[in-house]
Amino acid sequence: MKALSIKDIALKANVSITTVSFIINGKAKEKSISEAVIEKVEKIIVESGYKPNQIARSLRTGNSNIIGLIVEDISNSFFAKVARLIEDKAYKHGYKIIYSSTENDVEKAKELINMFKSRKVDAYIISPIKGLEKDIQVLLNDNKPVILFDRNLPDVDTNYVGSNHFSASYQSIKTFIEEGKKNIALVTTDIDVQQINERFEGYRNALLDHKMPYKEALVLKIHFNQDEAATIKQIKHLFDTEEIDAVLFATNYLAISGLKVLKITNKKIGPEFSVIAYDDHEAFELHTPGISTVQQPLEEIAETVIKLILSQLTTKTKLPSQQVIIPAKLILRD
Amino acid sequence: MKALSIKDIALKANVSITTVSFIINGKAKEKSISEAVIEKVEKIIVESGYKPNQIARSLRTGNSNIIGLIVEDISNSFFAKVARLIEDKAYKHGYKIIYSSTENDVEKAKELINMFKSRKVDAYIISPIKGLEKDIQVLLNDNKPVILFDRNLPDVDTNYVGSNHFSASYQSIKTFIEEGKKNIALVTTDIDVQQINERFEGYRNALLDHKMPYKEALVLKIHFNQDEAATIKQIKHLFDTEEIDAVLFATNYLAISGLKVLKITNKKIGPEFSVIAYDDHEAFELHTPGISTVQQPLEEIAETVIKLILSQLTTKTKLPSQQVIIPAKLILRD
DNA sequence: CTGAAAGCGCTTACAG
DNA sequence: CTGAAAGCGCTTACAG
Repeated sequence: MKALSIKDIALKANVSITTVSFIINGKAKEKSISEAVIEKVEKIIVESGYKPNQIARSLRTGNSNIIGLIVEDISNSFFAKVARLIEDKAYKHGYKIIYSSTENDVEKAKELINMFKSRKVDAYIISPIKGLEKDIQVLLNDNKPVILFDRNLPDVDTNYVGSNHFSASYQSIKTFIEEGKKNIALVTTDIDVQQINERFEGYRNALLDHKMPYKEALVLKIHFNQDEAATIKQIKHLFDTEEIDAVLFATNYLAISGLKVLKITNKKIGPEFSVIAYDDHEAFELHTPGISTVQQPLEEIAETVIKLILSQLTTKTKLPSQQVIIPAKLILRD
Repeated sequence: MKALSIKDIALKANVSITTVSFIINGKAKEKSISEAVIEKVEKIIVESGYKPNQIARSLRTGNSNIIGLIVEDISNSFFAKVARLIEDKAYKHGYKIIYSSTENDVEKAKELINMFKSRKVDAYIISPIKGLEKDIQVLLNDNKPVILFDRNLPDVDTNYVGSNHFSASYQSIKTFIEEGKKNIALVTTDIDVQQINERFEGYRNALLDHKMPYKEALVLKIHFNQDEAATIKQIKHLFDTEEIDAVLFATNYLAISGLKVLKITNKKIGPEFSVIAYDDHEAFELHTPGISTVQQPLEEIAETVIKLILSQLTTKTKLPSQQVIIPAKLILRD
């Protein structure tokens, strides 16, 4: 059973495919098609259940009503939640979202961009990694809207939506210092992306600004994508060998591994040992005691991304790039 | 800067577009194109960075190398994880995945199926809801591979991959009974889908088989999609008004709400009060004490789904429908 | 008020 | 060993 085409509808209605096309695309009045014809054609369309072939439409028009979303890892709850919010909002404006995960692999990320390009997506939302600068520049030269989020790529002049990671991290460390902590550790990842680097700088600067020594031994950089057992081992080693009274975890999955270490070693969080985790997670609120976290306002980030995309999509002229920084909040628990 | 087309390549190479097409599609030898021509054309393709327009290819061939994945909610960690695994495995076989969330809304789900249809996806992976039977039957009549997962639709004869929810739930309750629990509650959702119904039946049957009374007051059906504050209130009410010594939560997000109630009311999990949650979540392992869970083998589910899809995609003839049941495991913690 | 025709970028049956 | 041409299902400039 072959799908109906515009030709079939035209045949049934005894009009040309041009007329059918105008009606489908809401140009009937503009093209002064008679009411009678409009009604007849619309009735046939509804009765037959005809749906235009979007592939053919895309080939002809060069756009697709699809927005490509490229994240680090869709199974990470931060990205999953933002993706879902973006999906909802885009959907309301008639756009669909295609997502894919880069796993911080430059080659895979390039392939994904190429795939999206060859599918003629109308716009790109990308949580980028270093090494993608050229590919993104090509999209921009091609006049495609590109919004970076979560992390910026300083060398590319495009739109960006994200939090102020430096100051959120700085603030966290300042809180520790004000509580009288002396040996504050940082557990972070080794990926060289802006938002991770900023968290590190926030840590270092807060220490130095408060006349505290920066000790390299207290900073643990975990290799991205290694399996969790190895991560747990490294964190355990840090906790075992160094005198520590506070830890900032730079990502939520690292914090989860860290909490597992505490559970295994029976080390308690309390006045002697404080924890702050970056990016909230259900596990943190439930934990006893509750884990303080830096929360990025997901709803606002998603909203801003979509707004920027839509304004670019509806304006023909190239808009100046915008950098929107949405403050993250430090939520202290217990 | 317009994208290159096959015509541009043909022009540069001084051959016909037919020849270029054969080379791109690996049919060069089969069509006995000379080595010299193959080399020349391939060199030009690489140098120019030409990528075939997939839209045009899809229009012509009727397929897209895209698999559509429809889940309840991509921000739910169960679906996010399965989606990511499916994405990885599909990617290795040259297929891309498009996901979307139904939010258990039949209308939205139908629209998504239509969208995928009009994009000519090659196959469908669907976590279905009631009311989609006809739409899915249409896909099957159209000879498209369809794999249902997580929940089955008994009235449609198609492939299905999922866990045995009845027996996992039965087993959980049996464990409670053997521990000597007398008043076992069930907190579940009100959506009428197979896997939720089975969890309920497992609960009820386990009680009856062990000569325990089934009390309606101990079963709380939470409205899907209501906000969490309302859920927490209802669960709190259940715990406050009924004498309960064990609870089975039928989904992980309900369990998380339930654990929040326990935290608020300062009720402890222990010999007097046991909990089992359906579908594992990072929060459960970290919780003090650890929360016992029913775990579905995500990796195996994803693997089986992809295997079924690929076998359907490569065989022209219609294969008999398969129902693959992968046992869930009950993990007791603490 | 409506239609015939070109063209988007491919693939492939057919011809030589 | 290689190419001219039809056709996938649309949209739209042009003509009447």
